[in-house]
Amino acid sequence: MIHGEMIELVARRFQVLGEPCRLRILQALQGKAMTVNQIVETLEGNQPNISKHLQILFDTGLVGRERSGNSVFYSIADPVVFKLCELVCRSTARQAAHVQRYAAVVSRRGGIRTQTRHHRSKGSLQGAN
Amino acid sequence: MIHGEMIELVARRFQVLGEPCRLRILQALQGKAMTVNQIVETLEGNQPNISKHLQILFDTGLVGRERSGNSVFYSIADPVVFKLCELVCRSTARQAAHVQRYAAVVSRRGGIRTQTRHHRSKGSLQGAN
DNA sequence: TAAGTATATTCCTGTATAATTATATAGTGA
DNA sequence: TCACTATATAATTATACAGGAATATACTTA
Repeated sequence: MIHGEMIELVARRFQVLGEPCRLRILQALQGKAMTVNQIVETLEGNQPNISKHLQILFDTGLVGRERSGNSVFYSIADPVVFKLCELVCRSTARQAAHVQRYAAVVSRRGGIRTQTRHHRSKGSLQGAN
Repeated sequence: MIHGEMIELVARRFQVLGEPCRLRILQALQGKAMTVNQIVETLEGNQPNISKHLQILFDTGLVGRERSGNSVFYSIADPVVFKLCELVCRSTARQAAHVQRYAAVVSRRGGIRTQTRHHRSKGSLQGAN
């Protein structure tokens, strides 16, 4: 499937998407370009921090930018991010539902118990299913 | 779109996917369950490290596990990861092509140049497009 | 040119985390 | 029980990186 250096690049992209602040920036940019200041105000962040995240997003090719006079407009460069977020979102919600069901079962029976052949297990594989 | 705590969860998932080693593990598990040892041998990693990554993948709900005698079989819990990888892969390849074309243009004309109204710009926004 | 605004960068600090080594735990079979 | 295998969990170290404060750069207007 993926091989060699490609896997590093893909991992890097995921890593860049793995910051809440950056996800919020991308979300804010959905559908419209914004200046750094507008993003800062929208997210209530501080300017240097937002700028740094924007730089990272730019370097990864997730956003584009264009200077207009004194301001710089950032915009989504690759809408695939929204598809990615949607997929992860759905899958996360699905899993959250499972966890909730599981937690309900566990609490109903008063804790996690698993037996092994010899002794009562207290080990790490608890909750494996 | 996404809001509040959900964005943290989504970011966490991306972050977990943002490690080459973990991506390799997922890739190895594609289509078949494997024991820890099998994964260790396949990836030529060391066992504690692989185990830790597997634990993280498990906690995030990306893989499932089942003990069988002395061994523990891990398997893909949510095939969405492959769709995600494919999307990122395609988009990364697309971007790589762009960068390559861009680099060719730049080198052909002997460097990056952008003019502003007053002076020749030497600033950071070079290469914005 | 100088002053003002918008953005980027640098420096610092704290925290998260990946890799490694050593050790602990869980299970098997004798 | 003991010896053995498979896996998980410390404990350690090194590194990456997010956040914040201060500063630098780029641009505009006068």
